[in-house]
Amino acid sequence: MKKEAGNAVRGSSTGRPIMLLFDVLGERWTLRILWELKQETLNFRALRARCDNVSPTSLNKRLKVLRELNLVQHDDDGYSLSEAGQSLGTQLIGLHQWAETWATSLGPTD
Amino acid sequence: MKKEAGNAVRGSSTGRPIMLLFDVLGERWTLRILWELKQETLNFRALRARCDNVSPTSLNKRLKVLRELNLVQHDDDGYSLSEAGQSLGTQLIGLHQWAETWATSLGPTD
DNA sequence: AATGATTGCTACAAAATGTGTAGCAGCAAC
DNA sequence: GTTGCTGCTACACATTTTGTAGCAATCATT
Repeated sequence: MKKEAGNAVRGSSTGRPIMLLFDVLGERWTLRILWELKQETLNFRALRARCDNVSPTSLNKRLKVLRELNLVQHDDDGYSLSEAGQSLGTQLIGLHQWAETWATSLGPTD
Repeated sequence: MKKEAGNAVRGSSTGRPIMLLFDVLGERWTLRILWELKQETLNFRALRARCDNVSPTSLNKRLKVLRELNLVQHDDDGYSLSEAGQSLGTQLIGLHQWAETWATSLGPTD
């Protein structure tokens, strides 16, 4: 079944948007892909390289979902975040800041 | 290898906190578990029920990681978010709000 | 002390998902 | 027509996730 708002998702039959989001973000590489595309537009191979050479199979699967959800778009310049994708990307900044503070509080390991 | 700040993670050898976070959140059920525990303290079985009866195997694996990272703690009342876990939970509110707006903009499917 | 109920959790086999390498088809430039 | 780049697929292998069953520990009741 295609992932879209209102549909049941893995682990939730209510169709609540947050569950759809958790479903998508909970798949490997999705967060990373959004993160890298937030920095800049990249073509398939460049994006792969940025994502530690994720297998093209996985990358393509993720991109397909993200495009269906209109979070990512593909044009001549390569893959980039849509308007919605960018606003989600903004949320990731919060996660990034949180992670930095968190790491400090855990104490540096080096 | 144990997940902790400074260690290399799946798909990133830099040890950047955000990559560790993406690694953890990108595992199935992690976001959902944090979300449910953000609402209230729950024991193992109750948490399982909240997470659409995720398999105990998976739940336990996730809880183990989250406890190692000091995001979740376990006491007589059950599982709950640590202080750090709560501040991460706050970030999830942003995701929730984003998701609600997003769903509206996609247009209701019913 | 025996019973029963509830707890956190493990075992294990099957199913689903992810990986890594190779390479193909389309297109543009030369 | 050959070279070089693109997005992407094939496929076999590895890892992860799932679902069911049930066990050992703890506790309250008898």
